[in-house]
Amino acid sequence: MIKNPNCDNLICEQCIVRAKSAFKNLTTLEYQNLYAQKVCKFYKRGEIIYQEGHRLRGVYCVYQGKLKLYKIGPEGKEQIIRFALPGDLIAFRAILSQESACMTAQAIEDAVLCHIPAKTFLDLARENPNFSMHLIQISCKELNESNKFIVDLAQRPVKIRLAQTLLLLLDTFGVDKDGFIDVILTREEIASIVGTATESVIRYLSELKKNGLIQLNSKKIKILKPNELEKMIKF
Amino acid sequence: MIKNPNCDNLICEQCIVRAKSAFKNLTTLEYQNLYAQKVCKFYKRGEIIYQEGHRLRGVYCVYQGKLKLYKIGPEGKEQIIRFALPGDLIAFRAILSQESACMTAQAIEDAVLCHIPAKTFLDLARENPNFSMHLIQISCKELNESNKFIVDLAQRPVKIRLAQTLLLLLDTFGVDKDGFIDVILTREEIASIVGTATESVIRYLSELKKNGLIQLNSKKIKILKPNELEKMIKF
DNA sequence: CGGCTCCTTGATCAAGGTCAAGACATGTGG
DNA sequence: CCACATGTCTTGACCTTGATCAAGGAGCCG
Repeated sequence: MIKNPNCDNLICEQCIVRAKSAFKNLTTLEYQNLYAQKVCKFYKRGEIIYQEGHRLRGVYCVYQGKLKLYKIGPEGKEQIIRFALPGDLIAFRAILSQESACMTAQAIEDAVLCHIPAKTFLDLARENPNFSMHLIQISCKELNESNKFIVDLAQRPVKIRLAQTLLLLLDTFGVDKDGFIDVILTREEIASIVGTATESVIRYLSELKKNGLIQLNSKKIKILKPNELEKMIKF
Repeated sequence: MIKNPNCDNLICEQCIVRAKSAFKNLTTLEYQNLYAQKVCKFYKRGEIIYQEGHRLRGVYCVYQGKLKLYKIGPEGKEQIIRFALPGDLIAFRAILSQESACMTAQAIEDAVLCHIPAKTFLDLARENPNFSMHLIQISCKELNESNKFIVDLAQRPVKIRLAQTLLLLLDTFGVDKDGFIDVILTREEIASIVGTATESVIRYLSELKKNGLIQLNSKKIKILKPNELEKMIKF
């Protein structure tokens, strides 16, 4: 684990997360340009990368660590919309549509991010149609995810949405060596994904535990019967 | 009102909805190509243009009429995600990301749509960076709308969401000569925008009416005090 | 060790969903 | 043009879900 790397030595073309990123099929020249323009930075757990409403000067590529992306609701309550992992590009939509950030990005564990200036990124998007197509596709996929979640929020009860969220977390973060979902979230954070109260999350988690579908170890969650959870969410 | 126009005579470059559409800044050559490829069709109120999950062979440009775009929830209940009006392009995300339709499109009044084959559209998107940028921006805006609505669904009560929906409808459809919102929706359809039960919509509508904020005339709604509604949803 | 933060549980309560019944409106075919 | 059937609206009664409040316990860090 690199704790606070001398980031400027990271060569984009040889980056370990390149294959997972939107930058996977650039030309050597384009990589060199990225490398020349990017600035890498370390963020401590809990640190905020940028805030909803802020003007941004570029996009970020996650090199290491995990981020949560959330909006603040009318009563100041956070609503987690999605997560970002190594290889993910964040804030590019704000740059493309010249708007201010529509979410807050915060590190949920120590992270390293590369910042790419808006101009560099926009030039790339304009000149490489494969790249811009890829961006459109990411956006479309995300729009579809959001719309599906709207239906769930409007039509499914908390218990089901929690089951869905557990499977989503499993899918997003995978498992650690002991089989636990490889992320640490507070109950409150889980509640702010599901769209419910912290206490409801706790109650339904312990119900799932009682029924043997999951195992809990403080903040760590292991899914014992993914099929049973799948069955719950299929009606 | 053209009822069943001889659509093939509609010249894209001279189209009355051109200025409102994503096609507003094409070259004459590009317009000619569109005109050569497009096929125009009339849809009766209630008719379905395409269904969620279907493979599509092109995009549609709304020439006349109003559409609702919805997903079907787990219990078969419809959830209206958005509307489309003259000038709007629909289904283009499915075409761009080569997926099947993520929503059902249905005419809520008699409509005329132009169908543009996938290839024509994709070529245009690839060759005209301004056009593809515009598409990205539409998508980003919509994604942001959806994400905002997720927060509202998760954190705001039905009464407030109904007030928001009324203002949204006003903004989307404008008013007719008598000052009523220029669209006819059943209470059930309104409920499926708000994400609630039909009866709840009816109850809160009559409460708003009792308080003098709105006026009802069968399915038509007039907003008497937009400021009061704004006040409700603010803070 | 003391002060955090976070977790957990129980009790209570309100929002809003569901059910049922009747009124009203709309459209269709005879 | 009427009569019937169907769809939509409305209201009331009831009940469930899940939010809120309160209090105690566990774990963690300086």
